[in-house]
Amino acid sequence: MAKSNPPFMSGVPELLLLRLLQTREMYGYELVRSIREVTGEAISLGEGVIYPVLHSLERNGSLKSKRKPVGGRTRVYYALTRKGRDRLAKLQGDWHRIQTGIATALESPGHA
Amino acid sequence: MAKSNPPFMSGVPELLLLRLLQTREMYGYELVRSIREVTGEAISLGEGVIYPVLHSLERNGSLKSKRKPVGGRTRVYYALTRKGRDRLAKLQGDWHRIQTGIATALESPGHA
DNA sequence: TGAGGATACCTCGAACCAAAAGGTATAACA
DNA sequence: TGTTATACCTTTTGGTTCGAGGTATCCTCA
Repeated sequence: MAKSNPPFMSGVPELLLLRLLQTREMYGYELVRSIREVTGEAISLGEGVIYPVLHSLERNGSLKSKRKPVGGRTRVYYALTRKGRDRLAKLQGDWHRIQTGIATALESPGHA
Repeated sequence: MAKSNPPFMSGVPELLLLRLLQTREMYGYELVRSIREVTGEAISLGEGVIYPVLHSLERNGSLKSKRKPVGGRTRVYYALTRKGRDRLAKLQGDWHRIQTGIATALESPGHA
């Protein structure tokens, strides 16, 4: 029954979403393309990843959403809350830590 | 049935192991502590992660092992093969790509 | 001597996340 | 009218990592 910790490098999709929403409100479909773009095609997350993360972030209060009809379609725009900003700061710290750790490991001595 | 790709940032344990073994031969238990050390405590992988990865790397020819009795215990030392060096190069490239992608995303405009 | 901790190997089950594919519906374009 | 693009969503599958458990030897120290 022991609840295991999340895998040590998870939470990157969440991090990217929160970071993008820090700049401005965006909707799901837009975020999918945006992530591919801002990461220089290095990371491509499908809708099957984005939407569930968005929903869980909203459930836990990191995001708030509002629906906007545009043309005949409806867009759901997401914005950061206070809690979301805190969450973003935490994830950025986590990421920085492991990224630095890996860099250290890779650069260290002998490429003998 | 469609075979899904491995998660976009997996393979880091594998990368770290290969990198450490590039410098010198090491045995499993040693690698567990070494990873914690060289990453500045940022990453800590248990034996439940290390041993299976070691075994699968050996099966696919990236590592070769030899047993050495030391005191009354037996250590299994692992060394890189040619294929292991190629694999390491590939994983380093992959890692560099996504690491750069994320850095770009995080640094980009407005910390408004 | 015997209890406990460190060393050293290993495996199994559960948890968790992301991939892919599928499903609905409207708009635009050819 | 059919195909592509927009826009939302969920479910199934698959792979990786986590945690805990299991065996055995050695060393320390009461």
